[in-house]
Amino acid sequence: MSFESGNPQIAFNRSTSEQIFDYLRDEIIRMDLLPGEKIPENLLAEKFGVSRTPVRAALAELSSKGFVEIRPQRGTFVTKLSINLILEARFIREALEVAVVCHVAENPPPGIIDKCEEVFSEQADSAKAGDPLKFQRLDDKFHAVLADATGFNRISKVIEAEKAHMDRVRNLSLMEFSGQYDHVLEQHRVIISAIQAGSSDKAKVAMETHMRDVFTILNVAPEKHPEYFY
Amino acid sequence: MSFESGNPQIAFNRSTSEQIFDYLRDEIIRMDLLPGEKIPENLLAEKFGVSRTPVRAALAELSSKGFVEIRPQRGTFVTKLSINLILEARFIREALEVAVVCHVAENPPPGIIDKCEEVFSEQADSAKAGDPLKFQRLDDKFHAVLADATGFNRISKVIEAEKAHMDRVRNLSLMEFSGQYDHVLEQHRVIISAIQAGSSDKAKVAMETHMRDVFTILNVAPEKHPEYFY
DNA sequence: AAATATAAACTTGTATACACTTACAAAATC
DNA sequence: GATTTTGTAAGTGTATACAAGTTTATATTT
Repeated sequence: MSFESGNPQIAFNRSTSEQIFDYLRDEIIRMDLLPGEKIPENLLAEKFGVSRTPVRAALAELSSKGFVEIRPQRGTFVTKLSINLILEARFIREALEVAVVCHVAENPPPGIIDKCEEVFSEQADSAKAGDPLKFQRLDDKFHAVLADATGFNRISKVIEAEKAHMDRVRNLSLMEFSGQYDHVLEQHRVIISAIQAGSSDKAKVAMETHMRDVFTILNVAPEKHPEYFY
Repeated sequence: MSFESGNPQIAFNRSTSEQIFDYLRDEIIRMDLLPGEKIPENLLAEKFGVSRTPVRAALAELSSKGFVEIRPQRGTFVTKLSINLILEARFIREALEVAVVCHVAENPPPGIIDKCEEVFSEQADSAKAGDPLKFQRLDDKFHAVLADATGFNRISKVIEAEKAHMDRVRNLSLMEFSGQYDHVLEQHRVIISAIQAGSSDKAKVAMETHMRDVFTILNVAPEKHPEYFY
């Protein structure tokens, strides 16, 4: 653990364990908690000023989602990355995103183009401002807007869960990534056009292309940071 | 709750909470615990002869996977079904299963056909024996064999999680279903042939057809058992 | 000096007690 | 009679204490 001093400001409108879950998940994705790092329950409890009980609930949930590994009587650790894990996340995400975008292109709900354009321009602004975190949050939102356009509730969360694992690698080399703002925006533009044209074929190709860009990062990350990989 | 007397025989090779999770998940999928039913933590704890702590951990996990709904200070309930929920599970599952079967058809690992045939014949036996539960377990296995053939670890579990929600509806009318043994087997046969031929196109069509059969059940279940649906 | 036995610390798993919220019913008030 | 208030029970959220296993350091023996 390498926590700075100071309390992370937990508000109590939601349950304690949920807030701890969100906080830790965010720290893990942002690589603030590093792969392999040990995070004992009592340390976390002390840090948040609560008992071990809500911490345990949060950790159990994180474990279920693959962010930490709980080894009984041994310790709790941030999961290490692995090429296979990332490739699988990419595979699952591509399958879902392609299905989503095809479905939306064929059954577009009213106002979907406007919603996409709105997020798109916000994302373009954050690119100009050079704010990688905001850019990433808006990227999540763009894909969430598409997923929600199917009329289903859970699928956007399933996609985001897979995306989270890919983002961990991405955030390992945020510098290299920030040069790709325009690249991402251009691909989003093509996706919007395909939906507007009602062409599921074009949408499929555009999304597949978009999904495969993670390979660029995967080629350098493991050898640049071998200590974070299995 | 409508638990019969008698202890459900919990063995202690795995953690208590995991066993309780498995037990409850199975009961919910098998419709032994009915949608909307209230399942208080203290009752479950008493039933299993343990404290509330491991029961809570199990329920939290079940909640995360959509099997129960925890309403703070109110109670814990088995989630009701909804047409939209089932349609979404079907949508997600189809996207993943199609991606899997295409990938396997194009990159078949050695021995995959033999494994499929093995499960297939077992499943045919269970159909002849008229054992619907075994048939269903082997159906899970058939799809797990395909998913594992991609070389990825998690995807079979993601698929099974979605399938579980569909199975809840299926098990609502097991009688009607048992007439469809041959239908399912025939579709599995076509899928195997497509993989053997190395044709991802044929595999895709076969899997899509296979996935869409749940519609048959969805047309009758909600009006036959409205109390289990939102 | 190296290997082994022993003890202490560390960490998660479980049990129990209490706090807090909600629901419901009965009584009091208008 | 309708509405508000109040008291009780039901149920989940959290804190604390203890149990059991694992690791690490230390002492002991070879």
